[in-house]
Amino acid sequence: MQTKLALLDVTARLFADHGWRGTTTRRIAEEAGVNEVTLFRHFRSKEALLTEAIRKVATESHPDRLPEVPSDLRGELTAWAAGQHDRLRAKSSMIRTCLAEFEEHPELAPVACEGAMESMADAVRYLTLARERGLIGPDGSLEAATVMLMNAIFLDAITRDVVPDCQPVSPGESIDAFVDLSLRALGAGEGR
Amino acid sequence: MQTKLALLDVTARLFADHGWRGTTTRRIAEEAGVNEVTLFRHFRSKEALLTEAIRKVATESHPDRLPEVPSDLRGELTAWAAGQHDRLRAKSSMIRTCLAEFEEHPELAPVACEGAMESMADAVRYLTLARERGLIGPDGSLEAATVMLMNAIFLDAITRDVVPDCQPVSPGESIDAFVDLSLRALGAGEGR
DNA sequence: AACGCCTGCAAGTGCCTGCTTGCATGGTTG
DNA sequence: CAACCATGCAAGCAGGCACTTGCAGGCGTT
Repeated sequence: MQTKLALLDVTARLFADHGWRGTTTRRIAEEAGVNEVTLFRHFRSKEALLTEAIRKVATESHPDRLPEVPSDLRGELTAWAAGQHDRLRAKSSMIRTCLAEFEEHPELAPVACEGAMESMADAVRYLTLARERGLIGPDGSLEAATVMLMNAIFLDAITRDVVPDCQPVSPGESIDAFVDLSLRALGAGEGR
Repeated sequence: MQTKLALLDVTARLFADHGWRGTTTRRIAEEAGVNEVTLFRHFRSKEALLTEAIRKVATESHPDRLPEVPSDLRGELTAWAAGQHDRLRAKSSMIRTCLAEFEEHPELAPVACEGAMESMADAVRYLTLARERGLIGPDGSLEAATVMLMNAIFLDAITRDVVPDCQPVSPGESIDAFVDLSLRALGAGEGR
């Protein structure tokens, strides 16, 4: 069992760094410290191993949820956004690789964006409640605001390691700024 | 000369779709309709050919600029954003692949994000003028707003083809919504 | 006619790829 | 002790990879 887990682990790491074609069965076996033959005894093919390894990474960690009931809008949203950013950044290499490999292996796409959909729905729920309670103004699309905020955070997280000179400010600052702009756009802090 | 151009062209297309390792010299030659040997007579190696092809695509098209002087803020920003979105989406496959390949070929990164930096500076210039003229309010960071808007547009453009079910609305609608939220965040339309 | 240049073709180099086979070995369980 | 199971090792397969060599033909210029 632990051989299998080691193989899945190494495979995910190599795939994130070198893509599908760059992840060879020889190298997986070598880095996992097992014989290449053992790899084929556990998984019937390279394809089976890779899809299982990717699926595992995609499903193992669940995103933070926003509070059931909004109270400190800015604080809660900032904490949530920071959590999302951290989680995405920890997987940024895998995400970038997947985005490129979806073209040749489209079967992976649905699994990968499952988490994003969940977080999206959660944020919309939270903001809807906030609007009902008068914490934000009546105008502006909550769905659009959520998509925009998540897009901004997502892109920041996956490009930060790889094109650092493009991002003018530190992660913390940019997240605060994105949340601030989102709240302004939705008219928070006026009617309150 | 036209042999060389054909090779560069085919190489860029294949690289966008199949990545560095997936773009083989055999396949390039075949799709360009030339002998594989001819390829090596024009470029001293696969690496030289690929980097030249990518560099060419990255530098050949320049992004639209915003007007020198802002007047119709919403209209001008929306047109600009739509132009950015179209341009990015046309190259989305290449961009996704590059983001993944930067890890193994970091020398490509500076070239690739040059255009983004230009557009970024242009938008900040435009918004600064708009603020001076009182078209938008005095609060909120213009740099942050620009980064957020561009991030949102960029991510929308490069994921739309590949994870279509994740994007809830049509391109036109999402761009309008992003621009609308940015203007709200910067307090446009109030003091006007 | 002679030259230089671009190109195609056939063949081959050494290396890497995913994957298979046969056999030996060690540990765990009955 | 015997049966089983996971694993290692050595070897090999057919195919693909980047890249090279040698030779021949077609083209335009002089």
